[in-house]
Amino acid sequence: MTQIKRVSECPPGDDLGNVVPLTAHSLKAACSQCNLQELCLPLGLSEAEIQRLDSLVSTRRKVKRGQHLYRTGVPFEAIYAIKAGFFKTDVLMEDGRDQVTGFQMAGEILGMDGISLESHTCNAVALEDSEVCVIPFAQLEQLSSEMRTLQHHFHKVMSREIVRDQSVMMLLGTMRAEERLAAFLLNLSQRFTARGYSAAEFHLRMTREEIGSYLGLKLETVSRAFSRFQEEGFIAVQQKHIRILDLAALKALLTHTPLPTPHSSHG
Amino acid sequence: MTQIKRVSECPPGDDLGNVVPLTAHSLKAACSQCNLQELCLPLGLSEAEIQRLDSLVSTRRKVKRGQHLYRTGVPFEAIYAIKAGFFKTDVLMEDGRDQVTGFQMAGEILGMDGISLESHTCNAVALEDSEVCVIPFAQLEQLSSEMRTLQHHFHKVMSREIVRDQSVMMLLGTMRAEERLAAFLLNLSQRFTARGYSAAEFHLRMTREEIGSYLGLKLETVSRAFSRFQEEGFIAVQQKHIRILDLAALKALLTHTPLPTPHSSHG
DNA sequence: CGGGTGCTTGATACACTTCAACCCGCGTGG
DNA sequence: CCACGCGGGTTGAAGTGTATCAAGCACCCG
Repeated sequence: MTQIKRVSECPPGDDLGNVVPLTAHSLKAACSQCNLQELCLPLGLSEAEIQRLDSLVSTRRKVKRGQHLYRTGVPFEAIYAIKAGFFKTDVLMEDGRDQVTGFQMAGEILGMDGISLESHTCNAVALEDSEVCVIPFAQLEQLSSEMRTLQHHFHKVMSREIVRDQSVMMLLGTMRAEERLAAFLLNLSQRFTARGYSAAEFHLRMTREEIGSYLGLKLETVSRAFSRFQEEGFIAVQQKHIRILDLAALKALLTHTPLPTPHSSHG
Repeated sequence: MTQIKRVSECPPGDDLGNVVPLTAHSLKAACSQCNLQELCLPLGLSEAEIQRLDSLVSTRRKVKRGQHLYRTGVPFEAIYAIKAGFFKTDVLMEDGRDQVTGFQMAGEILGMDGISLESHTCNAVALEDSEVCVIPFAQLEQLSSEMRTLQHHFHKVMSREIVRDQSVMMLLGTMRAEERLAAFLLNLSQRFTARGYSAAEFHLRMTREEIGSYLGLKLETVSRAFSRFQEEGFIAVQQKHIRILDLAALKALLTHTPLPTPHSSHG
């Protein structure tokens, strides 16, 4: 009963994009014109190949903050490349517990969970007004079989997701609260950098509760860890605005096995 | 420094199968003759298609208990279908902490982590004498582009791995010790069933420490949870031999939110 | 300017870890 | 044949990190 407030604001059914009428929301996608190429599916493709992609990635879809891009159980038809915005994916257990399984930003691919069972196994929710390129999966496979580079790159994208999941498992399985948060911040920072944004200063799109859910912590613990980082001078926090002041210190938190002594923070 | 005793028995380099001479260890694979088809890559392919696979899956490789199938960092060249035996995959952090990221059994595919960076991101170790079918990846992609069913099935296999990882995250992020162990046992039971073995009685191939590592727990906690399950009459434990006596009780542990929530207003 | 959601902070509770002792089964070798 | 050692497992007692409960604050939005 704690989460999903923002989500349930909008009437259910209204946000299931599959039935959204194709008004202004649908735009021509055009990978060939997209400045996210180097982060997205077209990576490594030639000019000519990217132009063939244009025919495949035919529509864009806008998803407002709080709306679902897809929900658990809906038939799988397409994967989505994030054109702009920010998403989270989460999984809901029968008993009501849920967990955020990832945060996705521009240039990243959403929806590959749905391939195996032909229906989605998680929810994807926009954390800010966003826009995605719709990539019908059957057509992607068709084109893949004609374009080996595309096929290969798609395999890499899926594999990257598997590798990412491994490191989340590592995080959840072996790290303590502050290490988790440091890893989280460093990961965000690195991804923002790759998109040309500042590595040291950014805005969190998610709440403390969502961060906690992702990191396997309670929101209070996340908040305390933020406060502690600020006390130590590692970062400056103002609500959702983060400034990293001591990148090295955050990194040291991860590698330096901090177990032996309770707080021997001497260098 | 607690683990990997069994592994380090064998001199390093000696167990890197890529350089193992093709003696009796290499056998013709022949998917068409394999009784694991229905669990493995060929699933859903026609007779004729499976015969085309035979040309691709050309060799088998034996991996002795404790030996590595591959190690972190080695160049990625092939994925592996487990013909017989049992494996674990694990990831090692710089500071020495490690985590088991999965256990794999006959019919399952290993090595897809390597696609994205063209080198492996985890170790795969046999927990008993095992045998795998070597599937050279370049050839798999080649054949996939000619056989849409194979391509599609391979995508499903990769996606299934992503979905599996989601539920491990769920386990690590939201469950308490006994729930994790219950989930683990139920998962094993279900996979053994799918292979025609008893759902209720099986032999654990891994140590308590490896289970703990996978579940994000210490081996003592795993041991205590086993003991508790035995006291409660859910299972019978004799070392690594497990008999499930009350499947429903184990399942109830997972769905029944076990927190005695003092003030859960409704429900 | 009020109301509410999100965030912070403190006090207490508890689940799991840590440390330690001990046991068991098994292979080895005297 | 039994002593011995050893890895793997169990169990107990104490320690600690995070959750829980609770109160109050800060910002955003209407």
